[in-house]
Amino acid sequence: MSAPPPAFDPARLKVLPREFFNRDPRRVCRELLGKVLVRREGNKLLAGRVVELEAYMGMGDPAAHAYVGPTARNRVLFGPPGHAYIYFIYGNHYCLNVSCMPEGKAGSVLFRALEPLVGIAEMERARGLAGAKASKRVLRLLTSGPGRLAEAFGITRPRDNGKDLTDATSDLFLADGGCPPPRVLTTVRVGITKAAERPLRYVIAGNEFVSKKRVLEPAQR
DNA sequence: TTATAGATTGCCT
DNA sequence: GGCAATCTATAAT
Repeated sequence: MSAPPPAFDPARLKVLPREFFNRDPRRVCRELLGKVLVRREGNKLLAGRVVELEAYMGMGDPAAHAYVGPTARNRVLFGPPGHAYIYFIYGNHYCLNVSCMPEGKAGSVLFRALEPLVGIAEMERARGLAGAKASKRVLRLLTSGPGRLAEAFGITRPRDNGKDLTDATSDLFLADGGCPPPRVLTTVRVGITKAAERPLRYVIAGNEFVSKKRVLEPAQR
């Protein structure tokens, strides 16, 4: 059984500094778990705790979009750290990454699942689930999966690609919500065919909102 | 210019 | 568990 979610107070959000992202994506993954993704438009607030991430290692990683070098599509990955890289996949879904490493290096982190904290009714509308009877199953349908969380937060490439996620005045940013450091497990990455064996998926141990049921291997370096 | 695979999801059997 | 949906980037012709 999992522990109850820690209390969450939007007034105490502290935006993460750019230096947080100016390092190896694997390190960013470990420390980003438990932090909060925030969408703020006027008085509307959406927030979700980060519970599942994957690291992409830039030009050295055959599974990474940056593997081919800088292009019009992936140029944000080669820019300064802490910015949103959003791509469209399978003709249906947007996926959110945050750029890591110094400008010129293209590591990144893919957001695979969030735990909804604030704005659940709005997320249900965005996901086409308005009016559904409240249940754990419906809650999981909101943000458990990279395409789902993007839709729940209204994240699209035209709207959000290139945004600075360390800017507290932005309508999309990443913050420390005061969650104590969670226990982290690693597994192989999901849904890729190239370099699929590397243990670069990071999840909060035991969290209900992780996107897939799958055997979790012990955390390793 | 045409073909194919893709960091996914949801519906169908 | 299988597979269609539906667009983009890239490879092949």
